[in-house]
Amino acid sequence: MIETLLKRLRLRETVSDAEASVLRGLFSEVRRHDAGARVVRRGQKLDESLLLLDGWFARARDDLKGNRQILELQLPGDFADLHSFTLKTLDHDIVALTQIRLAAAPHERIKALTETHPRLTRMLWKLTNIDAAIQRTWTLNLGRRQAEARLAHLFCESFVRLEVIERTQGNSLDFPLTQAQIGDCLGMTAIHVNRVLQSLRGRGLIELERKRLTILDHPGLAALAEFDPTYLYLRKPQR
Amino acid sequence: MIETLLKRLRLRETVSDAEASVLRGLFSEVRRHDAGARVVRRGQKLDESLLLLDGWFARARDDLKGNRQILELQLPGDFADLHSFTLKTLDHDIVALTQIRLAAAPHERIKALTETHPRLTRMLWKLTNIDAAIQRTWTLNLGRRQAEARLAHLFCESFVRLEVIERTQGNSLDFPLTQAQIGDCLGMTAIHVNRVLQSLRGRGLIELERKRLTILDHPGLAALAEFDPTYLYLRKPQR
DNA sequence: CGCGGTGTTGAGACCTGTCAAGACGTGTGG
DNA sequence: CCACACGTCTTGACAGGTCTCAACACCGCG
Repeated sequence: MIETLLKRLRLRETVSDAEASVLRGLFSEVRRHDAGARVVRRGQKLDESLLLLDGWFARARDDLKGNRQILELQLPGDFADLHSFTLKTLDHDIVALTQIRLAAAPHERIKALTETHPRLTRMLWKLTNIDAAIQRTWTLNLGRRQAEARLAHLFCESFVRLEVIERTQGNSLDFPLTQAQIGDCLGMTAIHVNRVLQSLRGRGLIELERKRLTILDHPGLAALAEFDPTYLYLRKPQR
Repeated sequence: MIETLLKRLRLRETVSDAEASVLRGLFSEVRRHDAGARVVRRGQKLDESLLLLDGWFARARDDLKGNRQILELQLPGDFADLHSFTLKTLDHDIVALTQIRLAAAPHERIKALTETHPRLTRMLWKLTNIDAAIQRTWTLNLGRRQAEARLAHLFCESFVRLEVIERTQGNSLDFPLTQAQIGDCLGMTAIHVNRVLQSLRGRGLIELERKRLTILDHPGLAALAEFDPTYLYLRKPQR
């Protein structure tokens, strides 16, 4: 059940079988939600954290005019609101972009883990810090790149994050967002997303149809996006 | 020395004298840097984390054309790169925007703390999560607001964050950024910052001269920015 | 006193948003 | 099985926000 999480942790450091079973013991329950479900609401008091098993989550905030900004995407194996363990209340919503399956870890159990397993605690802490690194990169993306590069960057990031959990097939992947949702990620209108998509297609960089994304020219797309995956911290720290 | 950090922690939860002295024991050394110093370099291997005592830091990344994006500002009492404790290497630079004074906490000591003081560990973890919440808000700011609101939001955030550490004087505060640096924060050119500043001044919302910012109309500025400070987590979690 | 960084202003170009309309696809109900 | 409705994708024309380039004023500092 938590194999995807373990896969991600083991990219970076060893996790003994004993530790793995402690982690397994965190989770009480598996749930499903439909696409569009608002699984966590901004401001709601929380007593558990959610591990995404299948599907895509978005962290999102809506402004007063109803415009949505998607702050970060969560993919299978992501501990979607581990930060609620320390914060207890979130400043954003968590929304299911597709049908999803998740496992819930009561904060009580995470707290017990922090009392007895400092190494695992540091590993969980690190997960939230990597999350923040992704968030910083989104800030950079919105602040300094224009539409084509922003979109290219989103595609590069999605590919690499799915690749490490073995959810890519060759150069292609399931990319379930509508153009409107892509716009919500990148701070632009769906109409402009459409035009920029045409442009990336026209340059022969990607194909995207029926929610299936194929990256035709990886180096070209990465160059356009100035994509550098070190912020994903996918390698063991070198000594 | 770490009184500002304690002040911030004590907004949210109690810190016993014994715990305070454990925290004090984290720090080995106080250092100074001049404005403009790049204190931490992206990719550099780190074995200590820096607590900012006085002055302003920026987390920043430069793109290939040399444009800088400031990802987040760090103010006195901020543990500027506590996330390097788990990450060991950062994805961004840390730059001194003013003369600064900082205290360094060797990672060895933080690690020792995590082995023996789970409650303090959770408090430090929480600090990094609040940091991430600020980062999310910057992402929202860049993605969904236009120039006037972005700038107003930056001013509101700076005021509130300085207020809790008692570095505001009435409605005004020292705001040491140049217009170019403000632009680096907000993803816009210095020229446009200038024009938008004129506009905020013209509406009677703020004054800014000689690095001194005065907020003339708090509600007006907050309304323009759609500023909601809950993301700063400045209150004790209610039960 | 002169210099470099900072702030200010104007004109034109470019990127992106807005509004409007229509095409396509899929699921639902008759 | 078809008709329809709805969400999504696509395209065009125009407006608005922000950038670029250029020039100049101001200020603190050596």
